[in-house]
Amino acid sequence: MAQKVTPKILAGFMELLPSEQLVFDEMKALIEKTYQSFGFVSLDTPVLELSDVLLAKAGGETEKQIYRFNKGDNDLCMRFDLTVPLARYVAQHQNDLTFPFKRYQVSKVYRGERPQKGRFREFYQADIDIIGSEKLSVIYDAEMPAIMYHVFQKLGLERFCIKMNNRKLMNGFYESLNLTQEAPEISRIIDKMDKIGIENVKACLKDLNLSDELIEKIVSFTAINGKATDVLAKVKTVGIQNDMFETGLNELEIVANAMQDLGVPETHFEIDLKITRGLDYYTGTVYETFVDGHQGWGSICSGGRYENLAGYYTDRKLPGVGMSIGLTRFFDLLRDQKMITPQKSTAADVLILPMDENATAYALKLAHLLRTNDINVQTYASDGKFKNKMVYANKVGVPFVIVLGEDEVANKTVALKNMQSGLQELVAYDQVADVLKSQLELQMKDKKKLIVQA
RNA sequence: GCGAAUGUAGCUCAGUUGGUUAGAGCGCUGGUUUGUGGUACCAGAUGUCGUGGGUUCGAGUCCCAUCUUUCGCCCCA
Repeated sequence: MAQKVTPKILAGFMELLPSEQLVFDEMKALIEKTYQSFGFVSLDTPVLELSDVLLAKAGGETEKQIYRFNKGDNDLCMRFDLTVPLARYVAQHQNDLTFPFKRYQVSKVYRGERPQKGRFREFYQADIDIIGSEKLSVIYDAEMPAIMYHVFQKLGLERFCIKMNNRKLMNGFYESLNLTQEAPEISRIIDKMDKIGIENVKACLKDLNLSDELIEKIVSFTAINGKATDVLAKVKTVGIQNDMFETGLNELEIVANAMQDLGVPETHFEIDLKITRGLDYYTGTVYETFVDGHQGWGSICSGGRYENLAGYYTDRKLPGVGMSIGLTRFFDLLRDQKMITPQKSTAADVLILPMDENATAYALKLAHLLRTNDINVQTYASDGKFKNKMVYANKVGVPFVIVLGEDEVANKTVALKNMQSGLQELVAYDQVADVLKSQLELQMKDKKKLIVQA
């Protein structure tokens, strides 16, 4: 016997079973639908880009993680995020696009890093961005988190919080302390507060040769967080005289107010002066989203405002604001916590079980009829004991089964069985579609949300 | 890139100080009489104990190497 090859996939790649895939697809569809409800259109850029293009700006950590290779004379890269391809796209097609340009993209990206829990080498990002020409209203900075709020609402996630901050505010703050140079390093340390604790943060700051007085100022200022109105009031009393600081503060206030107008309750967003985001291209508002009780997950949805998206490709100034859900990680964590429950492994609403060969033609015609009525139908074509067909129906979790035997064929009826209740009724052939539709609608009504949070 | 663990049936794991035919639960297959599943009962299949080498009369159990996967750090979704 020939040696068999072990069937397996690479580490850091996620592959789902049918029941899970159905949930994932539903989640993805719901996200896209919500994005569309704000007028965004989808974009589908290539997985591969020329290295020159993709790495125009790269450097540091990201570059190390990029899948890069040669094919013929081409030096190629697999995209590691969706923002750089967006920049390329907007720069390339700037004359054909209408600004503000609103696009979303739910696609896979690739990073060759060490796989760990929640860290994949291939994963979905669900990005949404608005790009303006020369200028872009700060109102859009409020629209972004509002969209995300509605996304999570629709998914059924109830307890979460979108935390935001403003880089201008922070840079202004550091500028007022004459710490412009050290600001990025300080931010990185402050960001670790929850993880390593206040004493370690102070120790790290001390290593930067900061005076105790400065450290105290920084730590107490960045400790400000909570309800937007409270934070804004507090920040105003700190009394910092700096133009950039004022601008940032003003932006934060506009965004916080607009978010409420957009239907985001104050319970679901906060201002947190510790948030800065690692990526250096953010220049204004920044966001991170946390699920209550699961801070360890990190941010499941982040983003921010960038003043110049495509500076490496064009002289035209293209400011934008965007957010992104790490869909693969989010899904993986939800599944891990049993916050999503795969139910069925078929897309069919109804499974038709012909008793024997004599019912096959009748079954196929019925299936066709139902499909023309927008019902997903599967017919079971194999022979075998009838019981096994029922077992199959049960395993795939199909909500309805239609049994077709000698009697049904003769009388032009069907036996329609609700698999959940176990009840079965005899329905005339002509009425099956209507009856089934109304029953499916009933089931839709008391369908639970995708995500159930304990 | 640095550090630490793991590896026994499809899955989750047990396997006593090395001792003969390697186990459990779940899952899977079949059955409990012929047009009805989910519960119950009965029966059954499945492993070169990650791979290679070594110690030993004898290794799933000890040693070495290697691969795999996982977990920290870094960075991030």
